[in-house]
Amino acid sequence: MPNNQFKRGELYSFITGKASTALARRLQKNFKQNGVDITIEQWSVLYHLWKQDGLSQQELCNATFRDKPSITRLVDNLEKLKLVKRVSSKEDRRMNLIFLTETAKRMQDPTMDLANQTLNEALVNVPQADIELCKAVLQQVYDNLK
Amino acid sequence: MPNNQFKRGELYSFITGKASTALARRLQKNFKQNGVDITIEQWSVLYHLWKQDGLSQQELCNATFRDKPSITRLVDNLEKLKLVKRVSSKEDRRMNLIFLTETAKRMQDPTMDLANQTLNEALVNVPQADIELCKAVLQQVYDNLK
DNA sequence: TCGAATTAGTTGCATAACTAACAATATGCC
DNA sequence: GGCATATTGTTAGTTATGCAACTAATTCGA
Repeated sequence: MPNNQFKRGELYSFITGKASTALARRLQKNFKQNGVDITIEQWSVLYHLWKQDGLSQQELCNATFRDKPSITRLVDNLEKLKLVKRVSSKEDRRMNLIFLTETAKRMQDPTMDLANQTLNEALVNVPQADIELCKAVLQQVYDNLK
Repeated sequence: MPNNQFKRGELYSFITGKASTALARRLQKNFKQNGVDITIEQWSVLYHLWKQDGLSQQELCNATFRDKPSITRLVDNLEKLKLVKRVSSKEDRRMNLIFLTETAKRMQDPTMDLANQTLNEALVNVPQADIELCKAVLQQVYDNLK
């Protein structure tokens, strides 16, 4: 039985597994406890719209690393929650531009504060240099695969 | 507009986002192209059973960092595929012990080879020391949150 | 020893993911 | 202009996740 068959599998679970899941769940929990009633997936879309309003769905796909059907549904649900509105582009009528509602704009500061606080908890005892190296490794993994 | 509101958000997407998604998708694609008809989530369960057969569902929860309903359903689907069997434990009748079928045992070598090959692709140009540091960072993040 | 608390697993509900197939619009080449 | 091709977004079907509520079996303490 070749035991080294399993060596890299452990790494797989590190990259795809526990830290990201734990962070996502903690963020979700903190949102809920503070009356922010959105999912972290919805947050990740709002996040990019807070940086720049009026992105197209395709641009949201690129920004969030999701495919088109995923963004369609996330925007559907955000529209149901009255947090965004689809506006058909006048230059290219295939495109929907996604705009924040006033409600969603008012959520930015408290929600980003909560998110940053959660990240701070997550990164206790992690030196900044290590964070940077970790980012570089994950970026390299991404580049290797794309 | 406080732009540093977004500083840590970028890191969030690194930890939860693109590398892990890209790796999961590549692994799934490689499985499919080589006639391995299981999902990567199912693979992650088989992975631990290949290391040690006859784990309980709770042990699979701990090993894969999933909750109990997730494991219940993954085992349901693996049973439908005739890759595992639930056997009620004689010592503690609350427990199901999960055993691999012969079909699943025969899948181990080719499937682990494919997975390791994919991990090797993913880790091109990443020094071993950096991998270790990255693992340590993600472990610390996990410990900080659990 | 009996009843409360704990533990293992299941079920229901909502959200989200990927794949594949599709419609509508835009582009580009002849 | 007109048809092939590419791009943007939607729909359908399967799988997976999280949470909450639940059943059944076990353990522990008064």
